[in-house]
Amino acid sequence: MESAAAESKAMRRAPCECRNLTLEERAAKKGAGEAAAIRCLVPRSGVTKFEDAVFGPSEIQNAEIEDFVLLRSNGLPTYQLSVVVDDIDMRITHVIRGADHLSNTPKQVLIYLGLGAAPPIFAHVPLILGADRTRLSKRHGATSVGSYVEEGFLPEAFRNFLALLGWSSGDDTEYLPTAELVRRFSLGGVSRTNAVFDRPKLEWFNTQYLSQMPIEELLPHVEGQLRMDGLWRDEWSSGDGHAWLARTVDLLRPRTRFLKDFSGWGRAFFSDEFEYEGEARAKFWKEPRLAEMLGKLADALAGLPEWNHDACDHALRELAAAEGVKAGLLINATRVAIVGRAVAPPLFDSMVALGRERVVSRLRRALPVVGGGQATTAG
RNA sequence: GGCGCCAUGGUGCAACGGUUAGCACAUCGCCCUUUCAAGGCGGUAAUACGGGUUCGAUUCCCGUUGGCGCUACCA
Repeated sequence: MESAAAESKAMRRAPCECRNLTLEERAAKKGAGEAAAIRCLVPRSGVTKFEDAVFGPSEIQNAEIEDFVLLRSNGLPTYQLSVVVDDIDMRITHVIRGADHLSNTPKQVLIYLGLGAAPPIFAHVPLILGADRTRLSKRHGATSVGSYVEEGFLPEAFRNFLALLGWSSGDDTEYLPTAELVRRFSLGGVSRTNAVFDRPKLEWFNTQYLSQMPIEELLPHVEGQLRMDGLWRDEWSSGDGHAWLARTVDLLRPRTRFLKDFSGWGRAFFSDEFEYEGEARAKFWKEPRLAEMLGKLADALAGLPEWNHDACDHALRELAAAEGVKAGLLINATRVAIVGRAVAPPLFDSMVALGRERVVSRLRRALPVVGGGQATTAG
């Protein structure tokens, strides 16, 4: 430990003393063809001050600022010079950036002044830290915004989450769609403490947006997901097909956590090809008489004069009563038969969404499997 | 090492001299229930430490400790 510290201390570069070179010495070096970088000649006394919209007034002794490089010996400008020149050129009025730039701001102010330009308004926002409390980086598993989109996060939700890291509207409102965020934002609400990126809360925001955002805004995202998984059908683009899609997505969304859930556990609503989840089968297809009862249910449903929630409900409960079993037994078994899993929206709503044809045929298709067969794939 | 910034539950924010220290996520429990969620209700949990200032400090000042950042011919 101590030796490592001593080592880094020894390796620390000594401050450049070129400023003490006499004119003759400079001429000599230049004559010898020595490459030279151009540094900012920082006053050895006085202070440099600036006002930060978030951190307030700031003052630093010039003696603390080294003669930093402006132009490298190869002629290329450094970041410090570049940003200032570019911002002046573009007439930038507000420089809003991470607090990691706070310490370098005095240098930039010096450049503005040296160039005869008025410094812009600076606003430094707190850093976002990983769970280990160090600045967020690739090493945290993470990642670009793009990777969050790939994971199935909605841009709107991600933005809302990010906005609340280091900023608050003043009251306790947290669900703030972009338009509202824009309306409420002010630099004055920005905090000065670094924030830890809290993944669980991000996921919570995603579920909020998934289930609350206007359905027409959500649909394009769902379409994108379905296309990506090869489940999209053009008939859902307009008319009755679109209306059906909207209703179905609305049915599914309260229990989705990510966009991919629509094509994941929700797959059976968009495709006839789906599998019976092993756990669901084991749990809800135990009763030996099930195949027989589900067959009767299929027949009853096929003969129903009307196809709606209540009609399905009555038909199933009637059968359960006649067979002397609890309705739940048939409900759960039927759910697995028509959507392949235990995790799904309420049964009768699901049946309406799927339509009579599919429900009846899926029930019949499941009979041999329910009876203890080995097949696990339907369709 | 030097300089700077920051410090309220596990996490993100409120309270900008006087509140039983509030909200959300997470967590635990209960209700609801047709699976899984959602939702509703409730619980556990915080002012880093030490000095001041003040009738009164989470809040203002100083110190300590801790964290982070900058300290490159990186950006």
